[in-house]
Amino acid sequence: MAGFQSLPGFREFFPEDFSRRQHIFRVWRQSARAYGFQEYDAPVLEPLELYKAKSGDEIEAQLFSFTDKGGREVALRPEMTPTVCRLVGEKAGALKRPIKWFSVGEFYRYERAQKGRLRAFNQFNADIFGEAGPEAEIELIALLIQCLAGFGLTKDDFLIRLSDRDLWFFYLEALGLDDTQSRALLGAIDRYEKMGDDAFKGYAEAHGVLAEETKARVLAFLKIKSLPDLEAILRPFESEKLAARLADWRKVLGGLAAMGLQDFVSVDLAVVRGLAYYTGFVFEAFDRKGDLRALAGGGRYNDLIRKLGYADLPAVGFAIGDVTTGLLLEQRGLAPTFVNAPDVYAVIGGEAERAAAFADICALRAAGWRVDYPLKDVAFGKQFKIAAEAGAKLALIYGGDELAKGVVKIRDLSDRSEREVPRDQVVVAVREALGGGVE
RNA sequence: GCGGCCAUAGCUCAGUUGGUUAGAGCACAAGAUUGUGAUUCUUGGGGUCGCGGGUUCGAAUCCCGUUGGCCGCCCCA
Repeated sequence: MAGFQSLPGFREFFPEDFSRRQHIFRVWRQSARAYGFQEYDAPVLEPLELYKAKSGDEIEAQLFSFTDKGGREVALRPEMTPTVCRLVGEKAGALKRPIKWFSVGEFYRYERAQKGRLRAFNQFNADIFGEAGPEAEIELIALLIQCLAGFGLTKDDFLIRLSDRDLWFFYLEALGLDDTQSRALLGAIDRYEKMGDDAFKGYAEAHGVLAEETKARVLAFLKIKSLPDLEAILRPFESEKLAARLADWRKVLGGLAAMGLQDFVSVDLAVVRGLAYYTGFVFEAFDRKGDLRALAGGGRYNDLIRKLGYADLPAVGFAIGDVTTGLLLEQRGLAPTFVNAPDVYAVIGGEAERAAAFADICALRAAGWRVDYPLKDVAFGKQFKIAAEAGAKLALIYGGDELAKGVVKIRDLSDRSEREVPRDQVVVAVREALGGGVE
């Protein structure tokens, strides 16, 4: 063994792993295109300042950052949001609205690897810019659902938990807390699910013990699981802000219900999301059965583009990671087995038949089919075994008997049926047998 | 950054109180098998036991260090 190891938290993708990853990327891309999103990409290496500007100096500890040979402070991208904000910001005036963009790329974080968390990972990012209303949330959450349902996952497998940072701030304000207190309390609320009552200790040390009645109201808010419950709890407050948020909630949940997606989404105000730049709705996708990390997360960040020095442009976005998604698909038996299976495997009798087979193999490949054959003479029986193990759909049989008759035998490897076709109709016959065009 | 557990073939593992040349199953390759796929049999390749040091006549085995993995904490954009 010995030699070299890959760096901690970095993965190597042998063909089997690569095909699983490609399957994930393919579902994401198909989903995004179906929803009318356009794909973009951007540099993997960025100025360190781009991330400090968004998240503060302490972020540097979790970045792959260094000084390049030109003395520039740089970092491998830990996320897409600042980059895509820059891209959109640069051309904000020239882009048709709404701007619906997505990307698939690799990201890097200098953290200790854990289950579902590595130092290099892939993310699908989707964002809508230029739409301030909750219509953007409907579109994005629907896309997120499709990005998971596209693998064959159902409402029994995952759940989108929808929350709202603005609603929390307005609610806490109505309870009499100021902005600093509210921010501190949201930190406690974020930890409440995991730590229970201890989560409030930090808040008590900084801002004094929370009044029992306030705490009870906060905990009641956390328990809300439906829109009627939310409406009921907010009814006593005469707040225009709260009423406006509630109207947005009705729109988002109503829109998703109209799409038939209501079973995928739950009101859950326990989701706060650590990052302070979220300004409204926030949401996360979770595995319903297991104890995996979040599958996806996102929300509205209306101020970020302006804070980075560009136009004032509202934005909503989310990201899905490939690591947790891969684990979930594995657990559910939804990881594909034969992503790179050939369409056709040519079974070749011997050297004499090889030339005839080559002509057809080449023609089929030029037409776009995936075609494979044994490089050297192999026993007939073994060739069928190889074809079946590779996952080929059809075997084309080039034996002495067939060629003498001017035909090729086509064997359907799934039902073992066979038929003979004239040599000059092989491409047509393969197209018929495989049902239409090349992917 | 902190703590716990672990490291033997490509994979899953066995390896006795420290004792000759470190094993099995699976996988891979060749053959039995020159015309039809999940069987069977035979044979073969593949390991300086993660790496470095120490104790010992002798270390996969005991000790120390180190690297990596898993799990948890912090963090989670």
